[in-house]
Amino acid sequence: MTRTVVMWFRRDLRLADLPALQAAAADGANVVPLFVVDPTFARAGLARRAFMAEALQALDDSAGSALVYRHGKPSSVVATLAAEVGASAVYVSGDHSPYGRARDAEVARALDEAGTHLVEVGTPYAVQPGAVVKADGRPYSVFSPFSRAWRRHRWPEPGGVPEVDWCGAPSVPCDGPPDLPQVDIDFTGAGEAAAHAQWEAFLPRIATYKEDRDLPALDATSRLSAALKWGLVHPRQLLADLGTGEGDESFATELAWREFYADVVHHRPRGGWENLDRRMDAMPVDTDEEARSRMRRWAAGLTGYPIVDAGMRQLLATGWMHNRVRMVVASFLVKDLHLPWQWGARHFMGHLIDGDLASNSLGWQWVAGTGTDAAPYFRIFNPTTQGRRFDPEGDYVRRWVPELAAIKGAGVHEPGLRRPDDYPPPMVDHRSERDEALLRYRVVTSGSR
DNA sequence: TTTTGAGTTGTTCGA
DNA sequence: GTCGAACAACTCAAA
Repeated sequence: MTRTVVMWFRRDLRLADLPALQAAAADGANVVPLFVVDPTFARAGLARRAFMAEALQALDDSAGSALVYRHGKPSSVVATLAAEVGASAVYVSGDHSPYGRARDAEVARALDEAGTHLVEVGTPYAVQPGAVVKADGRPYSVFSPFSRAWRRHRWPEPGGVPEVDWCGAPSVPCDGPPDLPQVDIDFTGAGEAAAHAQWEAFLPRIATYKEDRDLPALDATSRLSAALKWGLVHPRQLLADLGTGEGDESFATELAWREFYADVVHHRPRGGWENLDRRMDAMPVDTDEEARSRMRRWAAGLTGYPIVDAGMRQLLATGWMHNRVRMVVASFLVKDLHLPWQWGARHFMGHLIDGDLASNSLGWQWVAGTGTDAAPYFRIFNPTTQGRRFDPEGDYVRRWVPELAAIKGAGVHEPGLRRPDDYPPPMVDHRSERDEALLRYRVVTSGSR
C-alpha cells in the first residue's frame, strides 16, 4: 500500500530548498500539498492577502495544480484532511511567530489524537530562532554581538527541488483559493520564479548597495522583503550567492537583522505589541480623539512634511515602503506626533505586503527607543534634514506627492517654502515637537525630574 | 567577580 | 561650509 503524507504550506510558498518538502518526499510516495485559508487572515491587510493569493497561484502552477485549499480553523481542517487521505504525517516548515506557535501546538495535539503527527522540518531563517545563544546559554539582546555569533553559526547549503508525486486536487476535494482582494498593485510577479529573477537582477548591482540602499529615489535595494516574508526564497540561498564585497557584507547584515528580530520574538513573544523595555511604559503618549486625528493625517500622507507624506503614500499605493523612509515616518509618528508606536505598527501591518510581526514591531520599537538597544533619547529624525540628505534631488518626493511636482530640486523638502494650495502646511513644528519629545523622555529617565 | 569597551541608521551648536 | 563635541546614563557582552 502506498504511503501518503501531507505537505502543509504556510509561509514557505516555494518548492526549491524546502527541507520540509524534501523530508515529505522522502517519507511518502504520495504528497498532498495543502494550504489552509485561516479565518485569522482577515486581520491581515488587503495588499498582503493579494500578494499571498498570487504567490499561492504560482505555487499551485508549479505543483501540477494539485494544491488543496481548505478553509477553516487549522486545528480541525488539517486533521480532517489528514484522515480523509489517510496520511501518516503532516510536514511543515517552522513558523516562529507567536500565533504560528500556538496554532501549531494545537494542530499537533489534534493530529496526535487522530493517530498521526505533525513533523516540523526547517525554518524560514538561516539559523533557527533560539539557536544563537551566549556562552552562558542565554539569548542575546544586542544586535552586534548577536550578529557576530550568528555569522559564526553554520547553515546548510541550499537544496534543490525534490522529485514529488503530487497527489491532491482534483481527486482530493477542495475549497476554492483565498479571495483575491481587488487591489491596484502590480507585484511584478509574486512567486518563486519571480523572486529568483528579482535576486538575479539585483546581484550585479550589489556593489553599490551599501551607500545607495539609503536613497529611496533609486531602485537600489533588493526588494525581496515580501519574498522572504512568504518564503518564495530562503535566506540561506541569498547568503550562499553573496560575495565578499562591502555591498555583500552590508546585505548580509540586513538579513542578520531579520534573524535577530525573529530570535528576540522567539524568546519574548510579547515584544510583538508591548514595550520590550517596560520602564518605557511610563513614557507619556497621546491617545485622545485629537491624537487619533493626527494619526489619520499621518496615515493618509497629509502631514505637510514631504518625505513623510511620500513614504505614507508609497505604502498605500504599493504595499511597500523604502527602509530609510520607514524610519523617517516612524520617528515622525513617535517623536513629532507623540503617538504610541503600536498605532504605527498596526497601520504598517495593515498595508505592507512584507508585513512580519517580528521585523515590523521590533523595527518600530527601535525607533521608539523601547526595544532591545540602549535607546539614545536624542535619536530624533529631522524630516527636513533626512529629506535633503537622502533625497537630494527631491525625485522621490515628487514621485509620490504630485502636488509638489512643480517644485524643482531639493527645494521640495523646505517647510518654509511657498507651497501649492492643495498641499498642506506642516501639521506640527518639528523643532518644538522635538523639545516636547525630549521632555517626555526625561519623565522616564531616572535621576532627573 | 570585576572591569572595560561598546552600543545600525541622529541632530545641533559653536569654533 | 566643515568639523568635532555634546547630548545621559545605562546595560550588555566578554575578557
